[in-house]
Amino acid sequence: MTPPPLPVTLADVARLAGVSKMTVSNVLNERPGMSPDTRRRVQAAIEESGYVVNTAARMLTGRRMNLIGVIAPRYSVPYVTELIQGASAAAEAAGMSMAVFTTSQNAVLERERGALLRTLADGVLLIMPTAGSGQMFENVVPVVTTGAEGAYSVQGDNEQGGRLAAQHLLSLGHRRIAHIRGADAPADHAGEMRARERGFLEVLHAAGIDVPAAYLPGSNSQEDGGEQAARALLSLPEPPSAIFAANDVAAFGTLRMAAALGLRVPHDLSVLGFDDVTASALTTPALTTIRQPLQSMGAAAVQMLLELGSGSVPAVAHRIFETTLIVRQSTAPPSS
Amino acid sequence: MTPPPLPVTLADVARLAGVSKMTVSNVLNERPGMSPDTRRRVQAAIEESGYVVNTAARMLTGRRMNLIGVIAPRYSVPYVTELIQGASAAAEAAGMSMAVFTTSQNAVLERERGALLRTLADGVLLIMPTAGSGQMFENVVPVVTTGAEGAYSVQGDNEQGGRLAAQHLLSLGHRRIAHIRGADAPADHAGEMRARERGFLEVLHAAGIDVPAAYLPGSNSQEDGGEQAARALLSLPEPPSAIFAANDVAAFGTLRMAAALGLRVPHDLSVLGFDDVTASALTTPALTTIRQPLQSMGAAAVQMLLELGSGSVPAVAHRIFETTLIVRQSTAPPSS
DNA sequence: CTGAAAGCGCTAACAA
DNA sequence: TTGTTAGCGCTTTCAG
Repeated sequence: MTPPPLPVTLADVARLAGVSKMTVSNVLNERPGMSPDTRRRVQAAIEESGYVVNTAARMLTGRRMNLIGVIAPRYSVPYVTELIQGASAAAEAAGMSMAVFTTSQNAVLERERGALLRTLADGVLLIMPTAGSGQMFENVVPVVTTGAEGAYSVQGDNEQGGRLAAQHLLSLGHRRIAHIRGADAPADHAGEMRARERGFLEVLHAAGIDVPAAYLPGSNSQEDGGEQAARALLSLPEPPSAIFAANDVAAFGTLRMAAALGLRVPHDLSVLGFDDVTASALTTPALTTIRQPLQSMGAAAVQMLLELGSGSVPAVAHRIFETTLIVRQSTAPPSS
Repeated sequence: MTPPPLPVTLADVARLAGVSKMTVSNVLNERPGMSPDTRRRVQAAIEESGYVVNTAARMLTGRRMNLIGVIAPRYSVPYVTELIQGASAAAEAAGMSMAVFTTSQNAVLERERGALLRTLADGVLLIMPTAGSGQMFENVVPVVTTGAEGAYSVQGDNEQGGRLAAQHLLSLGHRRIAHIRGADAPADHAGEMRARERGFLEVLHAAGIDVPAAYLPGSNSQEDGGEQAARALLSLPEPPSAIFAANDVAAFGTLRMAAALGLRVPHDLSVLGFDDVTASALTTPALTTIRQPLQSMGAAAVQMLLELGSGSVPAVAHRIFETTLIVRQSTAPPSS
């Protein structure tokens, strides 16, 4: 009644079935060419003994585990969650498992985890990696990153997204337009933040709109960062009529602050985000935002890994994804 | 300049350092009693060769990987994300890595993944497991579940939470109170949903409040489920003045529907959620909700696993966590 | 303090 | 169609 207390090995099963270990192995691996009778007998012995393969032993012979390894900074960031979902779906569709690890501050853990994936995984996806973190996998297992780091990557077209944002606000008639900039820390993927800003300002400048420095506060990419930046903007002598936040989370903070100050969005203030994470559809008013196809990006990353794993070279090493404007309820023509 | 193309083994390092394999192994495992000189020499050889342990070989000797394995249904559910965050923090604090797998529909993948964790992990956390999914780990590696399944678990006190919900709405003066029930599918942890409902109705009945069947629509626990249930409720001849949703996601849907119908929350309608996921603080108005300490629950689960792993028996096999009322802006006394 | 031998459980390669 | 022989890379004895 109780499960076997001691590990059952392949040899045990072989003995039980009265065959050799190899025969059992062949059954386990569904190899062809074997009498149906033997197969049945072995299968019965497996059931009866409650045998489960020892993954370590199997790995030792060089096999990989049908596994995509993912290393991400933390789970709390919606951006990360969406990417992972897309990757997960693609892995599953390809018949592979996916294991997600979060970056730890502990160097020993980092190495252990890396050593594990190095031998275990068929491919490793690095989400928002810090420089050099893919090193230990090189030449051992394929690696794809998000953002600009590394030999193979998937990324959103941030500059184009910034342009879209500016165009949308301009077309609504806004002229006093502010931008809450993303944080400068590399861990907050500063490069992508700068690209968004670049595209945004480029279009505004081309339209002859001047953006004073006071209209470009920074945020730590957290909700409270967005709140504080919004507070600063909205207490200016001449506050903006529209705010483009560098990401949705900062936009959430902006919505909160606007409400706290008694401003009605979008009537008194337009708010525009970036990313289109799931929560963006939940806010009231629902957030107008520049969508990065995060799920598709995660899926594409996995597909690149599979390609690399099968020995072929992906057509493009860096896949850039177009962004699109998602109009919801947080933007409107200026009322004043 | 390029990393070693072929796997460097312990033997290679030993040769390079002019010592035996065992000596290298001792250095790697930081075992005491060894001349500092030898240690240094070995360490240099490790660096130089770019050696990384082969995890498979190490595992084969029976060692575990300082790893907590987590199996969860999908990443999209905020409830899951929060639990994972708490678990992750606790694992990290204990010097362990954490790997998260999502449940797949594919039986082969399931087994492979289970086989992996069986030999790899020092403990396995099952989030919202389906019956029997912990079976293959039994007697091999400790298992803790969320919800009622299994020998060891962490869970929120759902019934008490339901009572809190009722008490809050009653104390505000509501009498026409509806409840959007959680789905009946086991995968939606129906048991916990029923407990919430039970506690809720118990208090209302004790207060002499009758809840007509029309005030108890079901929802599929997704946002649109919440929307539809709310629409039904709000188009009743005598609509409720307050709605208690079985979880925050359904409450989000309710907020959306209320806005769509031109109702102002909380002035025209009070909305109360359950869980207190991160997004609940983001909605406008911010959601009043019954908080389950999901992060603490995740952390506690990991601590139980570590205890079980160290051979001791946890004082309580099933840890129940109190819920608390978090008052934000979506509830107020009825206006009519 | 360091080394040599044996074996963990499995599979690849070859025999029978 | 099935069995035999090696050996994957590491660690655990036990000697030196």
